[in-house]
Amino acid sequence: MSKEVAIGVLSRETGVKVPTIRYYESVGLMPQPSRTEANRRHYGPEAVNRLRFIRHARELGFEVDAIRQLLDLSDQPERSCKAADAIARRHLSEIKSRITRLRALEREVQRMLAECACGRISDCRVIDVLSHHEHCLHHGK
Amino acid sequence: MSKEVAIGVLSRETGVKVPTIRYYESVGLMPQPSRTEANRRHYGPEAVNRLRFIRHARELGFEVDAIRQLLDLSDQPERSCKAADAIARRHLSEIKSRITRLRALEREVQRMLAECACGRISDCRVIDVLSHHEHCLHHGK
DNA sequence: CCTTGCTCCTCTAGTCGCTAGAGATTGTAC
DNA sequence: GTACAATCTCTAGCGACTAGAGGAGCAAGG
Repeated sequence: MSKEVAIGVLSRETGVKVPTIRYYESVGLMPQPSRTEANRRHYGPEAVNRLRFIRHARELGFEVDAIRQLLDLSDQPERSCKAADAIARRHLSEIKSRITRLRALEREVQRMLAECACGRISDCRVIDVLSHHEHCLHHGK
Repeated sequence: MSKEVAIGVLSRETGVKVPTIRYYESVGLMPQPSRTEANRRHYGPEAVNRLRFIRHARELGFEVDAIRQLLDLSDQPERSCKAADAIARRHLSEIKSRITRLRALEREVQRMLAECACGRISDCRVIDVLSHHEHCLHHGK
């Protein structure tokens, strides 16, 4: 009667490949799901959102550890708010930094395309844009 | 009389580790530099910008192959403008997509922080934000 | 001149985040 | 009841580094 689904269905619904889902389970991003009699995983509806979140966060370049932290924030709503705050703040500044640099790159690629339309890219400055210090927020790591 | 520098100096000036510079050389992102009599690499000033560019681009999540393409754009200014245009266009839409999703994440983390300041994160919706389809630009890959 | 110590060299192996494949089992559809 | 698809576990590979071994070069002090 439950609307639990097999791993293949979850995969199709989220765009995350089956082996990747198993991998996420093995590194603790996804919880160990219940199993059928024949030892097959099946998942409740909340797994879909969790998995989509993981996928987007990965595409945006967050590492598994950071994602685990973000997930923990929503898993344990009543937990120490200070820890959550610190984690969130760290991620926020990282996010802002990325947006800034992506926008610089966006502007320059756009400029390149404009000049390209005029038939030349002879003064291409892609390198310049992202190499200059102004754009560097220097977040260590 | 030249102001060529050793790999260690280049490393310090760019924040890219020595082994990583050698790795970039091995995969063709950095050109093979000239060597001293004792077989040590040394680099001209243009290497600094190129390396900084590579570093930023990598931090922003572009893969080595994409970076190579972008670098080729500026390396061969007189080459087929059509190819350049196509490559640039592809990267531009990828860049835009990332900015959009990062902004969605930024908004939500910011909202979380605001609520956190009020002493609760009980309705934390980090997962919701990045799992919903609206934010998904579905760029295949 | 020689030793101390740093940088550099090459090479191999390990890490992270997947991804692909082998080989066995189960479940479903004709 | 047999074919075929989906699942299982396990191992191995890949991309992009990163760390370490083992050796050579060079500059500075005694």
